[in-house]
Amino acid sequence: MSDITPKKVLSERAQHLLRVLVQCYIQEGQPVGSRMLSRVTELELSPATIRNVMADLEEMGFVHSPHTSAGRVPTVQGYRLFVDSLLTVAPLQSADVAAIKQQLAPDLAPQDLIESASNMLSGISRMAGVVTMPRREHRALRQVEFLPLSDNRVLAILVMNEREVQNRVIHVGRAYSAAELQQAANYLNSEFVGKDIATVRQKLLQEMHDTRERMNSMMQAAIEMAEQVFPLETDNDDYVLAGQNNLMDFAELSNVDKLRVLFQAFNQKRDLLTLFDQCVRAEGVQIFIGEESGYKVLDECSVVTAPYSVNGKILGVLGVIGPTRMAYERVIPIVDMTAKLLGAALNQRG
Amino acid sequence: MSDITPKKVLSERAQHLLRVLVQCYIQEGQPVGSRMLSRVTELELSPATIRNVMADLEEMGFVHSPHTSAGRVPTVQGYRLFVDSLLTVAPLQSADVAAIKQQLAPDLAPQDLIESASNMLSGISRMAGVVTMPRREHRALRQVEFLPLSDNRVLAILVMNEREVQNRVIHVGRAYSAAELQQAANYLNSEFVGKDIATVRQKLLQEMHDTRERMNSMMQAAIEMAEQVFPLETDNDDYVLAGQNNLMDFAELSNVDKLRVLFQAFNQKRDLLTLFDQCVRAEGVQIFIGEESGYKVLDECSVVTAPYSVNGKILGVLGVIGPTRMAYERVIPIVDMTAKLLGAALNQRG
DNA sequence: CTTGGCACTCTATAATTGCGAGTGCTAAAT
DNA sequence: ATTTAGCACTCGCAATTATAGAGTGCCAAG
Repeated sequence: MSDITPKKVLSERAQHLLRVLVQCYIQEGQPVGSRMLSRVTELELSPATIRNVMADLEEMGFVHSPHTSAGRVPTVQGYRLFVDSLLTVAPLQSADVAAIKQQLAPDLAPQDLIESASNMLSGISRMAGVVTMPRREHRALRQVEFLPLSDNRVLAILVMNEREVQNRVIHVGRAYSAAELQQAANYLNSEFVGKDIATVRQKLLQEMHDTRERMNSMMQAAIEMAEQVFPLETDNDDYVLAGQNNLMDFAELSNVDKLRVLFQAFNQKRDLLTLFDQCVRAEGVQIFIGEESGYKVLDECSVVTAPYSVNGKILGVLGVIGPTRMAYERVIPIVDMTAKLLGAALNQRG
Repeated sequence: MSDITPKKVLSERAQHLLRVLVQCYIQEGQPVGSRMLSRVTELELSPATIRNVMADLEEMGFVHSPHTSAGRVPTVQGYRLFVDSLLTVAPLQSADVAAIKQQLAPDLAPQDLIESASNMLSGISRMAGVVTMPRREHRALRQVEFLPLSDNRVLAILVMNEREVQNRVIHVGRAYSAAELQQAANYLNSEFVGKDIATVRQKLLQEMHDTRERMNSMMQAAIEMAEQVFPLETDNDDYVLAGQNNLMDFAELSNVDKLRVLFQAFNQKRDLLTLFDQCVRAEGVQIFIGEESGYKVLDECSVVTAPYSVNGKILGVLGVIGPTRMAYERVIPIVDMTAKLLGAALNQRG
């Protein structure tokens, strides 16, 4: 009643105790009592004193008692303070760095690199690893190839950048001979190799409008097919998830109903993708604790993400999903390092 | 004591009751008592009479009481008799057939077809769907293409059969120019197009031995690269799993520990693959009930499989995994039909 | 400001009870 | 010879109660 505004600033001691409490809780998974805290911390304080501090912390919203006679558990706000200012990030085990580096061998195909990265994340953190598929904005056309199939269908093969090969079956208006297709491919190759895919498409449409009448059959063929081949600009919004099974080992998720909704969200992909997309802009490691993510399915989870990039261009995001009670100091460097190494591996082209 | 061998043959009535019991249990998931059975079945029998029959069935090992005062539950042997001779297979909903057909559009890439099939299986059956990757024994070489990369690396593109494209980065002894690579590809294409991959590899090795000295540099290049490109004969033992989450909805598996081991087995893949491999030889639908599969993780599951084939050649196996208590009469035609339609979709090539 | 003491609260675990469902057996009925 | 009604019995499940233990808040003394 006397002072209306409670002190906003945490004493040194309160911070220290909060840190120890969070660490304790992360390790044990059970509410931390005052006695435990007085034993663990180096400050020689009696449980009673600690109880007073805990009462303050609770009033300020950093910890919470599940019930009268349980210890304290960090709230989201408590975790937040912890990761923002109380955390001492553990340096990554050099063995782990070596393992990641080895798994991300630079001459794997991009797809394989993504999968490896996801596996590494989940393997080392023992939680779920996620890597979004890299954005492919700047794909330089390297080569086009057409092969005739039956029934007016053509197999188109596109090589982009280095190592990236895509192929698709397209339907065309009439049957083309192998020679015709060869010509068409030659035309496209000579005109557009080295150009960005988006540019290619744009130029082709332009060309169609400009020269519709004067087109020879070869060019007609080329354009008919190119039109079908190049629209694959659709942002392939997708990610590779690994180790979702690891999440079954955590007591706070060991309940089929919670698991079900969580796993279904993983399958749905939509929510997770929008969450990860938000991290594209962030500079480094970003952390969503519990409800902070904004998705109820992740209420009891935390997500640690980092964007990965090549030559300064951010291509995607990767991260780890686990229970709120995760070893942030261990996970943060794992995510950070994996992002860097994945970027490096993707870069080694040419 | 009087007759040492109990009657081995089930009376008509006993069979009928067993059938109804299994159907009841599959629907309700709870032990079926004599009263329920007397109400459900059309035979006008009192519970007491039915109890006598149940005692017989139990003695013969077809049903089992979880405890003194519960109803009866089918044993594996009971399910076996049920699926072997008591079952009346429900014809597939024509809507479902249409849905499958539509999803398995014949000009999807094989990989996409496999994934679609797995999704259909899990979606329609509301259990987990599995499709093993097709065997690729008879892959006829269609075209080879080489593109130079930096650092003595070459991107090799292989087109096989129709629509199947593979690519890999290979390391070569020295840098080759684009023209050299073109020549090498031309040579391989002219010599080997239409040949089986295994044959190609064999002939190449032969060639190497026979003409080592007389080889010109072009052929040397061709062979150096082909050697690395063609060994990819490794049986790609793998499968596509879909809808494992569906299994969380079944009460008998709603227990995190059981789910964990099951899901881990799905990830491991090894056991499931050997199980599915056994089904390659079977003519049509094959069913493993509970322990019959021989893998303890599947003790509480049944697996319904069918091989899928193109032109009489069996390429792989697909199936559904669910709790022992599954609606076999519904699942069997689903698996059967999907196998047929997948085969058909894979066939439509050329 | 810190601390020991103490009454109090609340959960988790175990023990107790009662209920209901279903059985097996026996003796009567068809 | 089969079917049926009756009845005692068994067992699991759910609700209830008892118990122990952990941890708190508060107060008064250091």
